[in-house]
Amino acid sequence: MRTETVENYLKTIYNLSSDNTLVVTNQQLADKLSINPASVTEALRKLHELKYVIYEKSYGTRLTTAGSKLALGIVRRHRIWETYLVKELGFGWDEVHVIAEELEHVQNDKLINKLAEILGNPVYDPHGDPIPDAKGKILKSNFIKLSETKPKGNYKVMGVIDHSTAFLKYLDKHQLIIGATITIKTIEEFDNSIILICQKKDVNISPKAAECIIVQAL
Amino acid sequence: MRTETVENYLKTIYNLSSDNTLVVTNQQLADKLSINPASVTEALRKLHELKYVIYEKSYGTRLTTAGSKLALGIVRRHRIWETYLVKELGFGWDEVHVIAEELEHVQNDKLINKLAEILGNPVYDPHGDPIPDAKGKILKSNFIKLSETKPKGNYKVMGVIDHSTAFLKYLDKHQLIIGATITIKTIEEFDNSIILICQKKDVNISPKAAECIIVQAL
DNA sequence: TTATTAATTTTGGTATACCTAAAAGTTAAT
DNA sequence: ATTAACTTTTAGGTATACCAAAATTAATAA
Ligand SMILES: [Mn+2]
Ligand SMILES: [Mn+2]
Ligand SMILES: [Mn+2]
Ligand SMILES: [Mn+2]
Repeated sequence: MRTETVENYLKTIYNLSSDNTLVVTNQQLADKLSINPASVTEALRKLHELKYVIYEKSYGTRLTTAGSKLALGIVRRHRIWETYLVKELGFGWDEVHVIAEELEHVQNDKLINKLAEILGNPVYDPHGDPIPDAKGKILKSNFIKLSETKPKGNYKVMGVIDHSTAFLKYLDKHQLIIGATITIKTIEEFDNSIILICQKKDVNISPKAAECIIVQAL
Repeated sequence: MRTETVENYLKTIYNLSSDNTLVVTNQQLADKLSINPASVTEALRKLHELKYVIYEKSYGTRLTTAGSKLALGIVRRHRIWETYLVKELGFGWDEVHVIAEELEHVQNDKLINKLAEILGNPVYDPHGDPIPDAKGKILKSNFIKLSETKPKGNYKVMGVIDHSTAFLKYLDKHQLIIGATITIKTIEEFDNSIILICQKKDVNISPKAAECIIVQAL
């Protein structure tokens, strides 16, 4: 298997399994990778042979220790590059994900560690995701989704789940950026959209968007 | 064809054809790419169909205008990355080639132009090779190889042809770095090795190494 | 429980990018 | 002009990584 393919599978399994607590289904992988489910089955069989995953037929997949180690390396590279692009090269948080998708596959530990050092060994990337250290150690936070908040509560935006340009530009427009403080005003009965106050302005967030915003109670 | 494969062929054809004046043979490509000649034939047929090269059976290959444009882009990316790794990230000139082999395939003009801008739009890379500008324009120099020099002459080291770590470390050891001034003492009759003075010390250069060092007469 | 629906796997197939071995073509030497 | 040496191409084959369609298996609803 080509390393880039292996890496994309391992990273995606990692991202979908929430720190290896969940078993990942073929469907989820097919969706995330935009690949036919039949191809996912084949790939998982090979990854199982390579001992990067434990794939149980018709049930699901999870990473082995070896697979986890690799996945964390890829995630580290992705997030370090995103941070470097934003902090050192002046890119917007809405532009860096696609570039990091390519840069993450460049295999050179010295390079990544050098970038990390220049950045002061950051612990969070521009989207609020934790960056594993060189040994693969990663912080786990207990933040919640905006969709899980209650009216009248005050929260701080800690991160986003979706890294697409479209979504991040939409957040920029409403100043819903990392660190922003918000107050939940109401939740619409009709469609579950959330009305919150950010920078003294009312903002209406769709349920779909609320699933992609990570906050911390204040 | 996978873009990375196409890119590696185009770049290699470019590097072997000395600015499109020479026709490149299959053998040369097979050697440089460490690929079987039979595979080169197949690949060239496809590149011809894609109109990136003019491939004449049993004769040779040269780049089309479209192929040249692409090749210059890849060469630009390779050399900008090498320069960035040395100048901004503290790598040695002997370490950067392999990393740039990967980074050169990351497709993002804004990124490369940003790096170039930070570097002050450099015209030469750490090995003395000219860097094409964003439009593909490239300086052509009329420097000569060390193997073409005459005894008693004074020269300045302008570049190297081989980018391998082994070769560059060997040059470092003798202080034969870019910008160094040298005087040719003699050329051994026996094996054509060159004895020159660099930093007041005698250095003996094999004919093979002399083919890989670019100098300018002073 | 039995349909119905949905997810997964199998089957058969494509395109890419390599390979080895053999055949054909080219170049150079006698 | 032949032979010999080398280069290139053809023929046949492998592994990867995908696909669509059909068959199977699992989950859900009636
Ligand atoms: Mn990302
Ligand atoms: Mn990727
Ligand atoms: Mn190089
Ligand atoms: Mn390359």
